[in-house]
Parts: sequence; structure tokens; C-alpha cells
Amino acid sequence: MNAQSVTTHLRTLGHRISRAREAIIEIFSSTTKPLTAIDVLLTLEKVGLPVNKTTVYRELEFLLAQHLLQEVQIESGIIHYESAAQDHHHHLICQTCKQIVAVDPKEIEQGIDKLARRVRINEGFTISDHSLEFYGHCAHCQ
Amino acid sequence: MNAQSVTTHLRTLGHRISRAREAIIEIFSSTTKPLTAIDVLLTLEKVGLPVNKTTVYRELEFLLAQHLLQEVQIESGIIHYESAAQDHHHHLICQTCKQIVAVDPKEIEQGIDKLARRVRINEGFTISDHSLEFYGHCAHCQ
DNA sequence: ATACCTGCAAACCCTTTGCACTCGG
DNA sequence: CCGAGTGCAAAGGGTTTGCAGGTAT
Repeated sequence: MNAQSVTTHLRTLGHRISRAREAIIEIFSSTTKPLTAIDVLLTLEKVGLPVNKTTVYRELEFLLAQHLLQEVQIESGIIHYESAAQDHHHHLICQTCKQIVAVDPKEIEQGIDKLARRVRINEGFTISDHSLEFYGHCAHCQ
Repeated sequence: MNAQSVTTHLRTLGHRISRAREAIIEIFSSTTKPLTAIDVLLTLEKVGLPVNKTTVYRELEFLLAQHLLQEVQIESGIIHYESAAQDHHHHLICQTCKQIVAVDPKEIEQGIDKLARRVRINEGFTISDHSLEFYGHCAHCQ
């Protein structure tokens, strides 16, 4: 889902498309990296569309409620968001330089589904989602 | 590793065992649930050993540095800790009642190792750790 | 025109820090 | 005794809220 179709979708639902909203949608459409509110704030400044941090927080909340963004659990104490339109995937987090790389896990996903099935059976849980993140060191930081 | 052997270990290293420290070690030795600083604070109050929150935060930091606790990534914006002495495992988080259940994944671990190996090859990362959490609904909340 | 969206300031929650005091070994 | 551990108050980050003013439709 590109930025264009997202704004059209929102308009259909009766939501307005302000400059800030449009820019934030554009930011998340053009990266696979999970971003924090501060990341978004700084990116907007760079792009020449400075916005109050309150607006950023409110917009992230709004897009989350619209299921256009999702939270990512990668670092304690700070919330990261990424586009919900991306294919389901996981992350590699370099513990040295903190860079985050998305992993497209076609094959991995199968494996996790198997694992989830075992867990569900064992504990009586119905599992609807999972998060799997790998921590280590990237090629450059080794 | 039980509370007794932990305190002995710390004494060997020249660290003192205050009442607060002892009680916190005891708390983490007797549960598999990941706890927040507030959880620990409230538990100490219940047990009749009220302690300042600063002390709790400092103690968690200390035990983390001693590799007796580890952080768990399960909820954005708040840090959960659990005993590092537990066998490596993962969690089931009920999205309704928020209860957290530890999963002992002897078999699962093998699967993840395989997945990690594929990821490492693909991205040039050296992977030293991972976190895998499942989200869904427990038997009671379904 | 009228909601919705925005900025600003203040409040909130979780966590950290500075400093003087206390207690464990 | 003496330094590690503690409490208190204040500050620090990230996030949320209230309200007045601005803007998209």
C-alpha cells in the first residue's frame, strides 16, 4: 500500500488529509525501518515541514487506530512504529550501532507457525501474533 | 539458582546483602513472571518491607549488571525484568488480561537456531541473542 | 461554516541523579 | 569504622492532555 492509496482510503472514511498527516504517511511508506516519534519529528524538520511533537504523537496514535501503523517491540522504554502494510517480517538489531534491519522471512515464517502450534497446544492459548527479534552485531560492527 | 546461592555468590564478590536486596532476589527467585519496577515495589510493600522506588530501580540495575536479572521486551514503554537463572525461554502474553506465561521451549529453541542461521547467512549479522514473544488470548479469555 | 487538526504549555509516568544519611561487614 | 546502600527531592526523557486558535472540506 503506497502513500497515495492510504490517503485515498482515509478520505473515503471521512478523515482529512493535512500536510503533517500526508508527510507522515509518506515517511512510513518509504522506509522499512521502525521509527520512533522523535525519528518522525526530525525527519519532518529535515523535509522542511516542522511540526509540534504533540502532533506527531497524535498522528501516530491515529494511524495506529486505523491499522495503518503497528508497534514494534525492539527496545525497552521507547515505542517504535512501522507501516502495517509491509509484509510480516522480523528485525535484526545491531547492539553496537543500534541499526535495525528488516528481515523478510518467507521460510522463517513457516518455522514459527510450527513453533506457535506447539505452544498453543501446550498452554491452551490462541495465538494471533508474535514478535521475533534477533540481537547481535552487523557486518560492519563485528 | 535459588535466592540462597545468589546471596552467597554476591557476598563472595564483596557485595553487601541488605534487606531490600535480599527481598528482591527472593521475589525473582520465586516467580517466572517478568516484573516491572512497580511490580517489585508493590510486592515489597505487601511483604511488609516498604522501600523507596529509587532503591528498587538501583537494585534492578545492580542485579542486571551482575547478570542475575535480564530485561524482557514485551511491552512498549516499560521495562520488565526476570531472573537470568531461568532456562532460556519465551512468553505468551494474553492481550485481554495481560497475563504473561513463560514457555519452556526445548524443541522450539532448535527451530529458532535454524532460523537464526538462515538470517545470519542472509544479512552478514552475527546473532548472539533473540527474543520471541507470542501474543493472543489465554484459555480463560477466549 | 464547522468539525477536525494543530500548537503551546503543562501535566504525567517511568526512570535517573545529587546529596546527605544510614547500615552492613 | 567506612564505604556500599538508602531515602528524599528534583530533574530528565518520552508521552499525554486541555484549551485556544487554525485549516481542510
